[in-house]
Amino acid sequence: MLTARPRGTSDILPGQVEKWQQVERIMRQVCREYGYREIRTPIFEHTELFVRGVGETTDIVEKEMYTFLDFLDRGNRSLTLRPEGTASAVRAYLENKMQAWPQPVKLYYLGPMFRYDRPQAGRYRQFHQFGAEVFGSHHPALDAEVMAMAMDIYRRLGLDHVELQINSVGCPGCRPALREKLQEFLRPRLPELCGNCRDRFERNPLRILDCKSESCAALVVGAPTTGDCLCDDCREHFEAVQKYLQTVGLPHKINLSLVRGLDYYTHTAFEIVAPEIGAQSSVGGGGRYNGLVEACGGPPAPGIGFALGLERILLAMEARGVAVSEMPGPDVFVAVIGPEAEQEAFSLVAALRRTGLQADRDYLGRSLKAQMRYAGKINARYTVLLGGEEYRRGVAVLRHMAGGSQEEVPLAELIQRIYKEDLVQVGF
RNA sequence: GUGGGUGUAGCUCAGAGGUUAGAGCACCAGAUUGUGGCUCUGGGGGCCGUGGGUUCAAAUCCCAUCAUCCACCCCA
Repeated sequence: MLTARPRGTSDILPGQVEKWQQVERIMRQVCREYGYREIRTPIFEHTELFVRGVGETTDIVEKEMYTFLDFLDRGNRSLTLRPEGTASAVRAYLENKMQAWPQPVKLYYLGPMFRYDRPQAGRYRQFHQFGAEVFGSHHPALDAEVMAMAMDIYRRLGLDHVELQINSVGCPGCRPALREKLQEFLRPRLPELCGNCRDRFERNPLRILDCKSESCAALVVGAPTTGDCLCDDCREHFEAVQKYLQTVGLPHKINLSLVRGLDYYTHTAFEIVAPEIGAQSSVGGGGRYNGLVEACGGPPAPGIGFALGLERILLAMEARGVAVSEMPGPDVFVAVIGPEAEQEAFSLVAALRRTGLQADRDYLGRSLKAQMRYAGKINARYTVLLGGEEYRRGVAVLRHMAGGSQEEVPLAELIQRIYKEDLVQVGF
């Protein structure tokens, strides 16, 4: 118990964390270019927000939420660890009266989410999402911009192979019609469908369209799809979005069986897929949610957004062999020989750090040989050797580790010398 | 929630009913006393996931449990 982390969580260790930092840096950079600003919301919210915002009948709300029996505030209101970021963004938009800000409001967030799922490749109970949300515009160009931004992030991360799939899931005006038509088509075939699909028939018939079972796939041929039932507005919007995507040269595949599992999506839905990372191959997804702000008790306001899974992105980068720059070793390691120079070595390390160099020394009382071995292992660029004899003469030995050359340098000139050597090495 | 695979050293794994449980890598130390990487030598380290059972004898066979991985489901 004491030495085991909770199931489905992970420790991100030095060596790994640098990759996370690089991914996060690129995400923030792209956001800056597109004019999105960061928002940091609480990691837990009133349970009711997710029930209303994500949808009562979704799997997330029905069986995956971290809502603990005694996780109540003092007014006995139930609290839940956030399973996704959009609901919080909507809540913050309303609570902070962002309708009064210049529209549209473009926000992004980055942080841990929690879902009580069975862990597997690319699926964890605590996982991390980057997400972006835009409030206040219906414009189809915005749909395209949002997708372009997501794809820009993948491209900058070395994942230019990922596939963008898009669809329109319709609006409250036309979606029920599709549902009915589909059920009508499938009803006579119901006994032949797989068990999963028989369950889906009432709950989410659209999902039957992309069942992996071969028999279902055969039965579904000729079924009505989202494309057949869109109202004029939805169709127009969808076509406009595609035109903008072509304008920015963004390849995309129309996937008429693409359905999103969260209730709030309307019109545009999209997903980004990296097939090499296993069964959980969706590295990002999102869409429009024009009814969500109102459903959360606000004035009617359109919105669109997406979320990317950090763990899955890292998996894809790993699978694709994307090189990530490693953390370099310290600039200088100070090896102390004997007790005489001990104080001087300590102040030398401090002085090196004050000039902005990364410096370290031995803290285990090791032999010179062991100190050298350690300096080599941590990949130090220089080692300074300081013994009693050098100390008395006011000098130290400066050793360049990669080249193996070394020379005696007066202590007073040591720092200057290290900076000068740097310039020589980069070719000045 | 359902199904399958796997739990032995810090890591990757061998050991398939019979002495003090092994290898490679990693870690530590040494190879003439103040110099890393290569090589060689030595060393530390294991409740064999946990609990029960079968047996003269269990890392090994059986049951349970937990963890982990993979898949279904669902999603990022």
